[in-house]
Amino acid sequence: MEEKAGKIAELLKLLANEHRLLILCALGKGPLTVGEIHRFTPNITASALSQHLNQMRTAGILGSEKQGMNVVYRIQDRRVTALLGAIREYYCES
Amino acid sequence: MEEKAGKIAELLKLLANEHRLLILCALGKGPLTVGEIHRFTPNITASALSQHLNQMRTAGILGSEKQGMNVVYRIQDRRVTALLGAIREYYCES
DNA sequence: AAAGTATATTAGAAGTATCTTAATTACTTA
DNA sequence: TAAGTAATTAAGATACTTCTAATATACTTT
Repeated sequence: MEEKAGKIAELLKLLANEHRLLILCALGKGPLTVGEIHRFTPNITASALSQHLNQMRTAGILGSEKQGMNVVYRIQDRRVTALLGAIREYYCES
Repeated sequence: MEEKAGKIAELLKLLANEHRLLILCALGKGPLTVGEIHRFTPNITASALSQHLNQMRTAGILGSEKQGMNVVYRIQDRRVTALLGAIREYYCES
């Protein structure tokens, strides 16, 4: 872990935000359009949502694909899915 | 996860820092004095280290105990230990 | 008691994250 | 082609994080 601490911290920073966590949580069940994702994060504007999505896409943990008028996002990193699972397990069982 | 996203994000913020990750990693093997921890984070001053330790103690994931001239810190939250294990598993196996 | 070592505290500076607002692009439908 | 919907982009404001530097506290040894 020691040599990778910097890289891992960068990754964890992406997860360490309420809204991004909700986005990832929603995408954990399968790909969704931006509009659909927005229903899971009702407290931010479409602009803020877009910026969060872009941040995670740029970091490589999300992938996106245009489908007509919509853009579909999906998780593109198995380790993130696994980590979300661990978080759920340790913090959501009670 | 949805209802707890805010709380979980707060926790993840504590892990999402290179130096705090190194500290937790070191403490994962057992309690250590501040001076001993400092050997694992050679790129920050004693003051910065103290502030990181205080931050995690205040959040409840570390506990501390004075022993003579030294202060011994230890991880006080099993879930953090488990989460660190998961991170190691997914990001450090290669 | 004085000097030395370990740790903590504080204030402020510098860097980073997140949001808001407005404008823009791309696609669809009337 | 004009109007409508979906999503993005950009600039700037605000808030948060982290560090530095100076100072303080507590314990130990001489």
